[in-house]
Amino acid sequence: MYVTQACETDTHFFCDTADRLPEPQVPKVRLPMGDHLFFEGDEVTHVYRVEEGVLRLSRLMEDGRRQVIAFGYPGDIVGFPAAGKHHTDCDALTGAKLSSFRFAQPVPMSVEAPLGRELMHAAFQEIGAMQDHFMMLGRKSAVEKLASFLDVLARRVGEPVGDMCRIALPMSRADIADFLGLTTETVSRTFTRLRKARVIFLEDPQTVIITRPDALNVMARGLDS
Amino acid sequence: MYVTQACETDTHFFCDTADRLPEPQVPKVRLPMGDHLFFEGDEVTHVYRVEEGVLRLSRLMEDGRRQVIAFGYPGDIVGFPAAGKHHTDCDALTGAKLSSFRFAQPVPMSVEAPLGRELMHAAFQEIGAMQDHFMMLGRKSAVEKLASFLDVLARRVGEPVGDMCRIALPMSRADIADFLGLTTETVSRTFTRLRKARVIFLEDPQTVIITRPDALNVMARGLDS
DNA sequence: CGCGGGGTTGAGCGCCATCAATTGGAGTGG
DNA sequence: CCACTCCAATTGATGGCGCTCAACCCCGCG
Repeated sequence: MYVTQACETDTHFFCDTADRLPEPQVPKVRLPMGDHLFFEGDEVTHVYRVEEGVLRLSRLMEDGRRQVIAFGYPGDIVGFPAAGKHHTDCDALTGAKLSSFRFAQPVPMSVEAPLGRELMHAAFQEIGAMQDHFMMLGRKSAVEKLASFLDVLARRVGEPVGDMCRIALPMSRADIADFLGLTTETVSRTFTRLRKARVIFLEDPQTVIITRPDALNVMARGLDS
Repeated sequence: MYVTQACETDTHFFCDTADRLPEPQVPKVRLPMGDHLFFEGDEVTHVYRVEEGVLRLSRLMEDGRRQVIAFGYPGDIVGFPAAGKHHTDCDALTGAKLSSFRFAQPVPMSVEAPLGRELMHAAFQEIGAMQDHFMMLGRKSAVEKLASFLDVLARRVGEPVGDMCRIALPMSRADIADFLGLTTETVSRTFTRLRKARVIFLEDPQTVIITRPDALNVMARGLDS
């Protein structure tokens, strides 16, 4: 097992949507930084909801090339099966706390409301998010990619500071590069370009202040130049 | 309405999986070549299963850049909602026949088995396929992209010819380019490269014979060179 | 202090985009 | 039957964005 420590804790629910699971007893899992939750090819026994921390979902090619599929933030559901198996690796960028939901095998799972409802809803959300990611990977320049990434992150987990916005980046430059289909060098150079364009400010390499959110959004959509 | 002609026809079911809908009456829709099934931003009222023909799902940027998200072949489910709306355009590359399933609004839909089961299963399949597509868009060269595309298509809809394989390409070079994140010129040049490497043979621009499927698969994974 | 790893910056190059010309087939009309 | 148009596909010439290889900085750590 890759989960080093699994413990029941006080149940704790998000209340920002109407479809949260009302179940009184949901097993919680603690996942230390760097540990794997599952690997590509593993049988799917559970799906997880991120409660705290950030996960990384990625795929590897035989020669080592990597693509980060998604970052799992609180509220995200991870571990959807395809043909009963996990299709990505998943590990923790920070210490994380997860709710785990047993998944009846073989696929398809027993679809009991409201678990089925939330799962399906989450799957649809995921598909929508991936469609945005496609446009980013296939059709955007390096600046547009990074601007899009920061724009999405700001809306999702940004901490407002006046009309600016602070974002913590728990992932490395290499992770961002593998998410955007770039190299670490290009990501770094592009951070510098955004900084010199006075759109962002780097408090430190892992903390970005978006000084001009509107300008960032314009760049993300390629409407500048 | 974009569906120019909707008619009830004899019900006709695929039987290749156990989870097909057993419903006796499923409305069928005919979609002539070139017609749109829905647009990005439309409210989702139905999801569709492709019975015959090929659909194109795509997204457009404000400046005209396009990303083809997927091609919908028989057996595929299209029209998953995100926040109640379609997140892609969908139109027909060939004349197509679809089964349509009413989708209760607002989201999340009522999840009645077995419609819920098939839908969720299809959504998971879709997520798995998109994860492959990510690797292709983000991390592969032009040759690897086109080889991957042809490899997947061959397994999915290829017609075996001895130990070779024939594929019909109902989509244009521009469609393939927008699917792979390339230009039409690069797609065309890459077809030529595969042809000169004696991995494929172009019967005509819309018909590919894969003369060495194993070699194509190796190229798709970047294990040549 | 030496070491290692992540981040940044620089120099040069290669793959693919861009712009442009040519080919070929389908459709149309003389 | 041929001339013409139109559009998709192909091929060629050139340039640029991002990759590669490398050096350097910074910081935490043994």
